[in-house]
Amino acid sequence: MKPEIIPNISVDCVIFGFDNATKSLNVLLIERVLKLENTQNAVVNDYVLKGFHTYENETIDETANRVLKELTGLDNLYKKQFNVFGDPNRLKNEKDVIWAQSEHFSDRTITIAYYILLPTDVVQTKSKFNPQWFPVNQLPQLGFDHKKIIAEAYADLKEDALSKPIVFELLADKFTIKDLQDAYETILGVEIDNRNFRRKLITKKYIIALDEKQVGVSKKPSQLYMFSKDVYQKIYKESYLINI
Amino acid sequence: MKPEIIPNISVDCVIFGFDNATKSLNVLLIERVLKLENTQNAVVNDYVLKGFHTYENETIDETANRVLKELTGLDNLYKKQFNVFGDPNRLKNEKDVIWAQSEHFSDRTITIAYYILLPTDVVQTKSKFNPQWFPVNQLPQLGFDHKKIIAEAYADLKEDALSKPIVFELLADKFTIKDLQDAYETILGVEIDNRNFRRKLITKKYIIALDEKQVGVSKKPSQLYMFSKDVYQKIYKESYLINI
DNA sequence: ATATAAAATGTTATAAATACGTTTAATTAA
DNA sequence: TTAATTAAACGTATTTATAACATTTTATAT
Repeated sequence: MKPEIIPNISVDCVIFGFDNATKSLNVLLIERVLKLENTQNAVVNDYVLKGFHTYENETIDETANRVLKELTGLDNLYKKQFNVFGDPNRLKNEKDVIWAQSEHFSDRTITIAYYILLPTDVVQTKSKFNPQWFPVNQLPQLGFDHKKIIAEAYADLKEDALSKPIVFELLADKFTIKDLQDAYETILGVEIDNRNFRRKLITKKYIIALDEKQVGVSKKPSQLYMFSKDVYQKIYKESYLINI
Repeated sequence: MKPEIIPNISVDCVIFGFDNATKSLNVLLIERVLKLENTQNAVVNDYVLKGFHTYENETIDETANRVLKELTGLDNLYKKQFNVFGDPNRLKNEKDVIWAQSEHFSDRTITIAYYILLPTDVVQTKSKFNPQWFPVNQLPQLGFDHKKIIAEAYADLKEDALSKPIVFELLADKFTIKDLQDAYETILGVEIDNRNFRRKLITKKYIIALDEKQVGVSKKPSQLYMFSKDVYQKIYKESYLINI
């Protein structure tokens, strides 16, 4: 017996992917298209975040995991529940009402929003949902209040990136210091001195040099590193350094 | 016409109050008592956070503001929405089910949890809800999953206190540097060198010395300061200092 | 006038951040 | 084989911040 959905509670996932080749921070969106029965004209045709309503027997985190698995095939992704969107009018514009009716959920749905971090190339974009990557600064027309949700997710990501080791989640397991710096520069929108950045990062005990270098590059290949979450958690002393 | 409540969505408020006289970080709780009709024996008798279900026409923030106004008579309190509690079994123990039935809400309610910061003495504890302060480390028997909610709120407060100017919310408008240090020490559970703390804080431009000293003390009265949110926001340059 | 007690201040050593140019090493072209 | 190319990798001096520690100041009470 299939579990029932809770018609007024959903989860939406802002999936951030970092494309290391183009140095672009992207968001994964799916198309929302609704055509009338007798015509080919789409009454709704835009993009939205992947989301779904919570089932009666699920926690909110489980809903998020289910949605992510469905879209990407992946488990154990880094995710953060960063805000709740519960404005009574958030789904009250015409297209959203039509959509809610066609999908049988309440247009007084509150959504619990997560953001997810991964490297773009781990996602199979040939899934049945036909997801597409868009640079976070060049988004298409978005349905519901998803423009706002993405903006808030990005603001939260910028803030967290400064104090938590989450940028590693956007890179492959093996990365160069340059890759890491590029990721920071793209996310924060700033330039960083490469000498100071390098010195600072390679002295961290949880950033570990591998016995391996880049292959297939036409110039001096660079050293590969990995991030050790274990080491990080061990040496993470709560420093109690007040920094206001 | 009274607005309808949404029976499965609520807000709970962890109200933190700092008692400057006893140097104690407290949580404001209300009693939850349910007596059977024919007897004086209470079937439910414990403490809970103040909360309430969301109305159809409210945002989540408005629900929180309404709940806070109702309990404390106050507006414009510092509040942060820090997590959502949506485990399907979170209200499924016997007492909670009885309570949910008596109050006509769903025992599959998800709650959006906020914490609030204020000095204890701004709250009139003689309100009809008879709220009581308990030290955060000596809480009474708690209903629902409120023990867990408070623990997570406190963890989040500790973290935010290190990087955001929120400790001021726990003090009166005029405070001494000693008051500020005491608040930090209590919240973080650490001792801080007063010479270094004082130097660091009084050099901040948003901590402003007033033309005023403590009165009614039997020893050298100390200088009073205020926190200027305006100045803070003006000089708050996003420093982009990576600190992982 | 003196005692009291908390408020307020100072110095030195170490560590971290910033601002800069130069050297190194692997690949590719001559 | 040698030289040119180009990104990777490294160094130093200056400034700023933190950490560790003891003494002086000042309003009130005696």
